[in-house]
Amino acid sequence: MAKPPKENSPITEHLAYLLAQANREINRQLEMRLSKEGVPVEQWRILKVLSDGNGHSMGELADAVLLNHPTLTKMIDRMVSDTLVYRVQDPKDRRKVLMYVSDRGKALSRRLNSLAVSQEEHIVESYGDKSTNELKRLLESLIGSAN
Amino acid sequence: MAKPPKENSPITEHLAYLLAQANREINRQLEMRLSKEGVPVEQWRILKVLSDGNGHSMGELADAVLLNHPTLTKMIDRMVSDTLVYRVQDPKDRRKVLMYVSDRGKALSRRLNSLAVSQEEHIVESYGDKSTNELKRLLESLIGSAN
DNA sequence: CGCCAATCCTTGAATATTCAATATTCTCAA
DNA sequence: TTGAGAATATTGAATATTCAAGGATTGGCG
Repeated sequence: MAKPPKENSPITEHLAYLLAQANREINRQLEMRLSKEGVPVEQWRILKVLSDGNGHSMGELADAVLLNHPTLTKMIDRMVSDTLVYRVQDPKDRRKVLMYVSDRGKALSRRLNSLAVSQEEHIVESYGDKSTNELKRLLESLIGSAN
Repeated sequence: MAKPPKENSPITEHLAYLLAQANREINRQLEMRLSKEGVPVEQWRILKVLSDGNGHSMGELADAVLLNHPTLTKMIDRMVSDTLVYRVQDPKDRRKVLMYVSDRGKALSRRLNSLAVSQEEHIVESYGDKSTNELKRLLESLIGSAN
């Protein structure tokens, strides 16, 4: 039974460590799948978020895809070079830049998404449907309570 | 009820995303606490693992603290400069380098550990004892099934 | 024994991220 | 209306990480 860790308990009993370890492992697996398309996990996230077709500001997007602002700016620079996305200045508020996905980006997004879905199906197979759903529920709740 | 995500479901329903988000948030909180001592989370992990007093090879350590080998080597370089840890060539197998924690490192490790424990207590307070334990159990099991 | 592949760690170059500072635009109150 | 301060995004320098290659040692097989 897991208890709140004491000073001398092993690091593997810390929630922060378990989260890091699980994230690292699952992320590595996803990365392997996405490498078929030659893009990092973050670009999948970006394309997926933008695929609703609405313009998203850089700030919104940075929050949504879990990247710091300058990191996102530079990654978007690369994606613009690859003609996956494009910038439009927001006419309502010209401090903002709205990001949109191009047709090429949409097509890539579909392929990436199918790889990501297949990964999750693979996890569900070995880990179980019930556990997966329960874990997701708990993570959502943790995230909610952490803000 | 969480289902295996479909092609068009939002990214927030992907396990990989929820893990990344939760990890980012908890890690950020921990980082804030540890900043009192001016060390990154990874150094807490390193010191904690080494605090059993046994020598750990770089390979072992890299796995345990979730860092790639070259990254660990360079971080250990810094910690050696700070006289927190030291290297000893393994006499049984001279390809290996065994890492040990210094007295200064031990003292720092105790202070860091107390900060980390207090963070987890804080999480338990707002998130609940039951949820925390259940989440840990599920994460352990996910990690186990992912290997 | 002697050699060759495997293991272990480190290095240097290429790449990516972060921090602090900057430019632009907007908000709002005096 | 205008000017100070807040919000937004980007840039450049400093820092950190990663990738590919290398050096040292070991293990084991012919």
